[in-house]
Amino acid sequence: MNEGDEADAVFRALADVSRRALLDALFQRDGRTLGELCVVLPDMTRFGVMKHLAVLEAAGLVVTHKVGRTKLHHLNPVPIGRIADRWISKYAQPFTRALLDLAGHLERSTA
Amino acid sequence: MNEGDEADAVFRALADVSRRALLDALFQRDGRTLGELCVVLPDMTRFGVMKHLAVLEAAGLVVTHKVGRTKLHHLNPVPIGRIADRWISKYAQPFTRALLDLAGHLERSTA
DNA sequence: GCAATGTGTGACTGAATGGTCACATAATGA
DNA sequence: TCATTATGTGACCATTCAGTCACACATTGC
Repeated sequence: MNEGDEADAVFRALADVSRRALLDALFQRDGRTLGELCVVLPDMTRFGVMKHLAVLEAAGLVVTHKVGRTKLHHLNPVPIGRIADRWISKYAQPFTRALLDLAGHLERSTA
Repeated sequence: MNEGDEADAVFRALADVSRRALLDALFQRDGRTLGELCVVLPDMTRFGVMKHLAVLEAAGLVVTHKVGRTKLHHLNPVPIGRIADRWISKYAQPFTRALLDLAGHLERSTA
């Protein structure tokens, strides 16, 4: 997956209120199972929740590992951080931009 | 449009490489006309570019005003800033925190 | 007026998406 | 073994989206 595709996947994954609700749930308490996450979206079938989680996992925002017959879902903030750096800060966050510049400047000055 | 709808619209608008290219073009030089923006996406018809601009305008990322028979498009960073505050910074916090730590560490090491 | 230019509208098609269901697989425990 | 629990798979349908086209409208300059 190249850079543009990752941005596509992450923005697409975030462009749904159900998926953002799942991320919020995982943000509050990480490492949940599918059944626990179904409680977050009571108006949806288990299969719908599975599909949304699959979208989040394809975007790299959620990582999973199986434990016995359960599958635990964990939040992964790295892609969203890359997106924030590449696209968000440019348009809206001069603070973060300045921070990145500062880090780069200091790294070079200490090298 | 309530808060969730705005987030949906903004993320959806950003979830396309053509639309991000249009935003980049407007970021480089603001106030372009439709014909000028068509040059940015040479592999697309004028109507396709119009639709993408309509999506960006519906999301509030682009504002327009007509001048004679031309229509000028301007970048509006306000919605993207709101989205960043509400959704991005929350998840990218470990990322930002790591940057802050790095900056602080390097600052101390150079002092 | 009239041609040229810049933009807008409605309809259309192919593809993707959201959500559901019947059914299947895998692991736990009595 | 056998029932229960947790998750997975493939197909299915309604809706939406991306992109294009024929056509229409509005403004400028001659």
